[in-house]
Amino acid sequence: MSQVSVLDVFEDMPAQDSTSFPDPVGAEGGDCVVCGDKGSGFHYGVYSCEGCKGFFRRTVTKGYVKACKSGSKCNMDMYTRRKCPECRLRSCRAAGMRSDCLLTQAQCRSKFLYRKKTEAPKSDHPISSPNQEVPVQSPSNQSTGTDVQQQQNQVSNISNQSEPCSLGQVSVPSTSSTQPFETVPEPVSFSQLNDSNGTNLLDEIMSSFMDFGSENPAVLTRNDSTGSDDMLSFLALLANDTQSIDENDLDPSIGLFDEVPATTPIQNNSSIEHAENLLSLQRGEANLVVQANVSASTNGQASEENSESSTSDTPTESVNQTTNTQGLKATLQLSPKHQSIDEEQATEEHTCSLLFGEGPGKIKRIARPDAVQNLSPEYQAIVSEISTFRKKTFARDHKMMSDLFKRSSQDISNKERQARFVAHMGVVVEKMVEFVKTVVHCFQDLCIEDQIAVVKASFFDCCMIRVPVVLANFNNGVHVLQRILQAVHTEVFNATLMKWYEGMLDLKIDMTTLDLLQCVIVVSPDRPNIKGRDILEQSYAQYIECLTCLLQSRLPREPLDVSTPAQ
DNA sequence: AAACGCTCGTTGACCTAT
DNA sequence: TATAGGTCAACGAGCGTT
Repeated sequence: MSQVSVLDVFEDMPAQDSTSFPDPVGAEGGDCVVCGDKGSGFHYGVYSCEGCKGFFRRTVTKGYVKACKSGSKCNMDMYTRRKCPECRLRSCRAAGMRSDCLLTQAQCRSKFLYRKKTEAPKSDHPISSPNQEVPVQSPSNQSTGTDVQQQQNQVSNISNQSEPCSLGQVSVPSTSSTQPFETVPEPVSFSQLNDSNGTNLLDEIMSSFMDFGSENPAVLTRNDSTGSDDMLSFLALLANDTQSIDENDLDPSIGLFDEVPATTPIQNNSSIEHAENLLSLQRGEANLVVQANVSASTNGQASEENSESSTSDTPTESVNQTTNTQGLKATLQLSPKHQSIDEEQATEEHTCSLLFGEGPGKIKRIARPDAVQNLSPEYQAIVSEISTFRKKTFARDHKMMSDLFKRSSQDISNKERQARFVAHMGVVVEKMVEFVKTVVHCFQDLCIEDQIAVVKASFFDCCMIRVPVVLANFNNGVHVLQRILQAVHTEVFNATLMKWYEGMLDLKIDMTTLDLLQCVIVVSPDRPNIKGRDILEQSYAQYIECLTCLLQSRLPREPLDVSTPAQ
């Protein structure tokens, strides 16, 4: 049976303006504009019957239809509509039905999770134990969506695979000391990431990311189905799940919080060392990695911590750390009332000292030391690889950020500030390309068009989650960012953006979780015009599962899982 | 070749959720 | 209230058997 993909059908049809919602097509109370049957309302942008509504939803979700045998010119009415799915789809498209009105998998998933959470009140022990062997599956009596069910089954199947280094199509390097990113082939270079029509990737990304002089920031109003909205809804859900987490709720018997002075690159990197050490310990390596982290703490004490102290805090230290729970927002001086305009007019030297040495701010991150150990070997490998990559690039990235901050403190015009910001974002794009090439396993399996589409579509999302967390590593970082953004965005947009950043900071997300989340974003299969969707879906399920396991291990009492309690 | 039964995918009316 | 997605009985195509 020959089939034709939905994308092919849509490409043949007249292109629709994807940047704005046209007026709904058809007359309310009339007939279906697709087949003439009795309409039931506006569905996906046109007045249509239940049949065409359901057909369009199923077909777009499925991604293909039976090919027409009569030259794609079948007449379409309420009697012949069942005869030729391809022509029916073309009629739906011609009538103005919009595929971007369908909820994406991520949105469905968010909806499912929200429903599940509201229907099942939080129990005392929703998760029996942070064990990766707990199957991720939904009870049949709670399943409300076949897609989600299939997705979870897929996740479950992947998690049950026996081969530790083979996850479907995704190969996972071993946890040996070799640096996996050195052997990863280079599927696409930054210079290659241009459209065939000559559009520059950076220009395109920046045009959607920035709104120079625009009264209506494109970022906030865009509806081009790049997946950002989906990720925002997902993150909103994630934020909703974790916002009530109190650090004191966590088990104090274990070193719960990695109190990271936000002053030196080395100390900011300590959570990476945590993971490394934990993995070393898990492998039974006798030699503990000695962390010679030279502290430049506020009292001037130089501290040396070895892996033992970093992986198993003493009870006394834990108590001290858990009781010292100043709000992150206050620490970062998010509120302008804590930071006068005069204070920000610091000299370059003063800025540097704030960034690297004498700042009082300390960031508390959730970093449950046993979390990584509870992961399955393949997920440990993923975490290890991410950590290794970040460890390798940390110093360079930190210097890049600090250079940006230093320059932002200089007394320059807004135009110059804009130019510098654009230049900086160019580097950020390159950095992201390097990340996906090195860390995201399935990336090399995608065709060049898909690689480009994936990077383009996920760049904004990644920036949205990374910026606030990265800035949390810098004293006064949020405030410096405000100065930069004021030069490139409108006031309304910046207010919304800062509100989003504030919410992200409330998550107290650690770098490993952040990088895992970035992997999830990058491989999100909801991107438009992706040919290798299957590849992305497999990888997506894998990263989701890994992220879920990690969060379950770190926050075992919080119902942020997509699985059910152990039977 | 025709009739029959089985499986599985599709349809659409109706439902719930937001 | 409008419009998403979900559900499930009914339907029909395809296939093997008689």
